[in-house]
Amino acid sequence: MINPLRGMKDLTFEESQRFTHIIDTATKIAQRYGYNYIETPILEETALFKRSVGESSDIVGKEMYQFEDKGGNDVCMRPEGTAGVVRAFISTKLDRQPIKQKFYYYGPMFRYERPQKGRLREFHQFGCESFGEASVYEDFTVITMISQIFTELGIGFDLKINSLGCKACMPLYRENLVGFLTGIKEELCSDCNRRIETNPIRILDCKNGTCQSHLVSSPKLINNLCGECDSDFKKLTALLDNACISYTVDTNLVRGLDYYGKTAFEFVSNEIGAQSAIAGGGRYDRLVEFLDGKPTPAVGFAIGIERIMELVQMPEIQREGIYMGAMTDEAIEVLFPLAAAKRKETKVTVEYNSKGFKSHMKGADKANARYAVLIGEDELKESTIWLKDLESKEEKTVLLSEFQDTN
RNA sequence: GUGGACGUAGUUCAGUUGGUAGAGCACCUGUUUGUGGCACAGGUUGUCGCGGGUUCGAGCCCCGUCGUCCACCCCA
Repeated sequence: MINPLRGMKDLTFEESQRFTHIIDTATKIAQRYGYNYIETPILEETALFKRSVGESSDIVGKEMYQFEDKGGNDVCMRPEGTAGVVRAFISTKLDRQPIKQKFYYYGPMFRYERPQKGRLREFHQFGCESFGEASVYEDFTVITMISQIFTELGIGFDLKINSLGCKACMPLYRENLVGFLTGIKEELCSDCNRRIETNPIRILDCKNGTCQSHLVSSPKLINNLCGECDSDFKKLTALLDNACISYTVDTNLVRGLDYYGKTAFEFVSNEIGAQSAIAGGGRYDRLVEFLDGKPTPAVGFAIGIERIMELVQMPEIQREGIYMGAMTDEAIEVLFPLAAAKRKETKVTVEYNSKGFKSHMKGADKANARYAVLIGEDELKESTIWLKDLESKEEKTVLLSEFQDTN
């Protein structure tokens, strides 16, 4: 028996229904906000992710499905969605269009990690990217949209927000922080010591307890923002307050991908184990030009489908369609034209084995059918069918021809 | 990459100090030659993850291996 690879999952029945329900709901809402579907390749040049996600990130550093294809190209299975969408945005020259562009996408992402609860090697994201809108109003709108999606899916969440500053205030702060960190170097864990050089901002969300205790007095970016970033962040919090979307400002919230600036946010759930982030995103105003496009402000996010799978409250399943069965072998083939006619309108389950009445009724139940249609010896003789509404329990015998022609 | 737990029927799990494998659920049949969800009766189902070792004898003990889960790390 061949099983799926480590960290990869087959989805069937109940689970695949949850999956499609999530995608359908998110799609419906994203379209209301003006997003259009974009499909981009799963395989991309490795350089794309190195340049966008960032060489210092763990994703690029050690988690990529990277290999050389038969043409000798250095390629990667995408570890996240934004880079590919931005590349497509530039490749198709949409960055030269003077209008705003909004895209949603969903599909598999790949990261070579040790699997655990809420973490797979192949997982799925639903994401949105909004290009060309620099206003913080768009950040607010994106967050509103995510909370609407979660609310519609019946999922409770906590929202964490932060500002990562821009090219005016971030470098200054960074210098500041490195100075502070160098001072307490001896107290920090080895990882953090390494990160002082490579990615000092990441030290802020180090999970190490002793590190955190020394970081309480660290300079906070939130207190060192430039005028514009500061006023934008204040606007954002005010907008969220007015919209009654509750949030906490988490000054240690640092996104794992290098391209974020200004607004960063994360939706978390406390019901799903250690991997608690169910959606994450933020603004990335400089990524488009970084990937050789015309400078274009942008904001986006992604939802982790598998992470919210067990949180989703599914709509109650209704009895649906027709179950058809025969109680005598001669009647089986009589069912096919009936089934064909009814399948223009509804779901039809045909049992190919003739069997006893009771057995058919059980089958109809199992198929979760609304109606049972049975043909026995009597019905066959008289060209009728026996029909029962399994919900109202009404039953009747009707002419075969009549049944076939009516809905 | 590191640590811990665990691999027995389709599934959830039991299996004593080593003595030839069990239960619930599910499934099939019947009770009822035509009234479902319920009840009752009967029935089917296993390379005990794989490989080696110890032993008269291994599901159980030992070694290895593969896999799953949980956590670290990281993130959706």
